[in-house]
Amino acid sequence: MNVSHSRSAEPASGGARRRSEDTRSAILAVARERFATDGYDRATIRAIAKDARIDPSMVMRYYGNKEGLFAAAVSVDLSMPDLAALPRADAGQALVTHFLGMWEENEVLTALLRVGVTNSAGAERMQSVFRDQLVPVARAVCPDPEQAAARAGLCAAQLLGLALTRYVLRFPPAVGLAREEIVAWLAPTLQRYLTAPSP
Amino acid sequence: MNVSHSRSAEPASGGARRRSEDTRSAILAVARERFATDGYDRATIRAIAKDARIDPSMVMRYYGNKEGLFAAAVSVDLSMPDLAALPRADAGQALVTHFLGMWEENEVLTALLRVGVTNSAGAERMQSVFRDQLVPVARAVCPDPEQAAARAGLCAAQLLGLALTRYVLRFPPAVGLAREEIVAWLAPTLQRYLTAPSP
DNA sequence: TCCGGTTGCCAACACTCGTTGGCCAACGTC
DNA sequence: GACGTTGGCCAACGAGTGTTGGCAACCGGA
Repeated sequence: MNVSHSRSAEPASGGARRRSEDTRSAILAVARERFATDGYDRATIRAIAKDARIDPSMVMRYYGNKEGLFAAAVSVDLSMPDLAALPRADAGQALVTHFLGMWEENEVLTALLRVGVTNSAGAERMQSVFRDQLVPVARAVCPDPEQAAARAGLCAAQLLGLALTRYVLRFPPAVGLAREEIVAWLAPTLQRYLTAPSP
Repeated sequence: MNVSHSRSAEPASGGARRRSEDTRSAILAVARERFATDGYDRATIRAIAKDARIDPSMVMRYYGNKEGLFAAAVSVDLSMPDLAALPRADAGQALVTHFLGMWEENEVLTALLRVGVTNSAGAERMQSVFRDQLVPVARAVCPDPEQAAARAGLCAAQLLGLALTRYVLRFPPAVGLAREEIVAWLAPTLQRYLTAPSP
């Protein structure tokens, strides 16, 4: 509650930056790791604080409570490419490639998936990412915009399923596939979900 | 440890069945529900015992510890159909249809998925179900048996992704799809993953 | 030099968890 | 009727949780 955000626009470079900014971001970094590997419940405030080499009470002072920490740690920007600017037939391939890059870039998406499965706040956040960032892209490519949500849902199912088996459950066959193989297999699927006439 | 299994072949019908058998199975039933809706950590022994209207210590006496309860509650038999007995071109459709039935039949698969994401024992169990029940079926259909595991992995990604978005995360578009629509969309995908020449 | 805010740690609270051991009542068998 | 077995509850332990308040050290501006 009494977290003070009352600083006016820090100079980004040179100036004597407050130490707290470093610890704040250090907390976020280790929190992301913990949420990604342990899920919400097992990612305890104490464990996160220990990783960040500070006292658990600091986490509370900076982020209010555990929910606040999670909200701050896991904010997803898929930075989706504009599929409408591509040749229509390349949409599927562009989508898989982009997603694979996002998943391997950092652990935020893994954290979100692990938490979303057991924690309702996490699930809602996943849903908002889907609604605000994936569906609009589908709307730009789909033949009938009214079907955009359903088609985006099918794409999400395929992409999240791959992420689940590969990055979370670590099924050996899913882990063993090379990126190009995944793209080659999934691109036609997504292409069909996005642009094929509904069956 | 001192759980006594030392009874000799009960008469299955009519006879005065031990009360304990009823409570044992009642525990399993509510445990499945709890694991399915709450995941491993939040499905506490106390909550399960309360649902079953017994004392938490009874759960311990019957199943040793929480791990043992989970192992007993979540045992999955996919009872896969013999895809080799079907026309080759129907494999994909048969697979989706069968899976949708399994997921909606009871909550065991939901429980397994929710637990597998955050609990390592659950993840290993998922892996063994995949390896022992799905891969063999793929092996019977795939052109090259050496690729069976990889192709089964792709199918698992698609099927688990659908289950994730529809039964766990409850994305509205995934929930809104009718069963026939899902079959129509996914069957060609699985068919390709199973039988198409590798790209 | 002083002084107010910032940064941090420590100790504790209230709670829940899995787990244990003892006690009690009912029951079937001799 | 005595007795061991079985099914069940109660009370407690020890560990771990999120969370809180107080207190010491530091630092920058007056």
